[in-house]
Amino acid sequence: MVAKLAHSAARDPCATCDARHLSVCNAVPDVELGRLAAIATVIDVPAGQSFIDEGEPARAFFNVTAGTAKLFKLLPDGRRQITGFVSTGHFLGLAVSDTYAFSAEAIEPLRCCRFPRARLRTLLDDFPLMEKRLLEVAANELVAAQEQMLLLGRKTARERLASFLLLQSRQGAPCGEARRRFVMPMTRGDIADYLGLTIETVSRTLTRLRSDQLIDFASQSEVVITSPTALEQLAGGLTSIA
Amino acid sequence: MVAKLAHSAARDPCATCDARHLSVCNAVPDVELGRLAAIATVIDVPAGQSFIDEGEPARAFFNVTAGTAKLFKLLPDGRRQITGFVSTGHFLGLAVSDTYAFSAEAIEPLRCCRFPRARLRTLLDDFPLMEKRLLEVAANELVAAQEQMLLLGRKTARERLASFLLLQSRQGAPCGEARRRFVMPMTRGDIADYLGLTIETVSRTLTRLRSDQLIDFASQSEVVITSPTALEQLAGGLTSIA
DNA sequence: GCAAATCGTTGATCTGGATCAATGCGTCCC
DNA sequence: GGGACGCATTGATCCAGATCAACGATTTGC
Repeated sequence: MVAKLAHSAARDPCATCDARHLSVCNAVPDVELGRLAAIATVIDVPAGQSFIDEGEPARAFFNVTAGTAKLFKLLPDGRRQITGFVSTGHFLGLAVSDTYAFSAEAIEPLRCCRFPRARLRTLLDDFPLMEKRLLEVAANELVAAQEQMLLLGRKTARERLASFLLLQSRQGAPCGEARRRFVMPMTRGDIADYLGLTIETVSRTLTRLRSDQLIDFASQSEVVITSPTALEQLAGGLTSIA
Repeated sequence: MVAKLAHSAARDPCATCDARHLSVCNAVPDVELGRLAAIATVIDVPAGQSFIDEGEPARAFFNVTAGTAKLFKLLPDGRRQITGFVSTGHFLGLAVSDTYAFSAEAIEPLRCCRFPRARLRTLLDDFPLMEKRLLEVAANELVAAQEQMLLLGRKTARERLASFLLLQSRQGAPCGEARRRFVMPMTRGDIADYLGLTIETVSRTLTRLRSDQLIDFASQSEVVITSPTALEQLAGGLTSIA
């Protein structure tokens, strides 16, 4: 179901990786990149296909090199909570337990590196700098998770959408610089499941934000922020730059 | 405001620490405990007093050795989201940013060790095992945070209380063993701010759980779980043992 | 070119939990 | 002993967002 590109096919994949400067892999010195490449398998996942299943044995870590995926948890009756969207440079599978704590599904064609758990652990022993980077990454995600708890527990629908739009406007821009115009690759349903709302409420709230002149749409998925300050005010002051 | 006990007062505080086996400090070998103790300051915080303020410069890490605290974030208008309760053995302040991402306030008399950020960093370089333990801790908290997002985004009030009661029943019991009877040190207001509900809803929902014979109260803060299986069912299947 | 999906918007109605309000119950302190 | 304060419970009412329902727009496949 998931296309595996033998890593022998590409020579020196890590050395030429576009995503390296964005990811934890930059903790591995150039001369050692071969060792990293030796345990990595490049995987392509088509849009709509899942590549991590909650509850399954966690055999591997992943590092996204292109595309976007959603991470989510399900309740027995099918209610879904998306816990995050991940794109280029994002490291996946930190959970120490022996089973995955969430599922992951590509929402755009996705390319990522797959590292068998045991082998990466061994590698980490040799590159303490990479372990340090992982701790940094985990700490940042923890901060973002707390911010999301505040959103889910205490913000109104309008405030949630404002927060989400601002987060998306920073997505991919490395230094936290906010773009005024950007494409959201996820559906309204995904946004709803991320914000703890329904599709209808997301749609209605976006419509109202537009009629209130805070945002505009270039297309269904391309947003223009027309009033960044008003949107930030709405989002609840300084949303953490996580 | 916060009582500081000079570490010179207690001799060999880390070697005799009750909380050591529960915390990341157990990654430091016995013979090196002196170095750990040298940078730690023991602090006592009375109930109701805060010792970390969101937005303030993050100068220190903390390790709880006794008592309980709540961690929370505020919106400008005062709405509060409690992101977690921490007790003996819990490590605080992982956020890499230079300011704290949350506030912390004791809900029971609290004792903890304070480590200046810079000095602990240096120490971590010498004890990679401790860094590994921190990564483990962070990964576990991330899993718990995702579980909480599912709760806040998608569970009903009744399901939230069921999940919370089960979590509390495991609190402090190291191997995830659930106690049938336990004391909850936090107020209804704290529970409400943790579950994204109001005080009234928490109170009503607990009353209903009792009249439905799922739980009982020995006192206002002491709970007895009379039907663990029904409660687990309600909570949404296997709540992660984080 | 035209079903058949899929996704998004909009309207009407309903409801779980919020809000507003009153009362009970310890416990602390004169 | 008795206010007074903080915490919890309970009742009455309200409303933001869910649910139910219809329809429009875009894409997919034949």
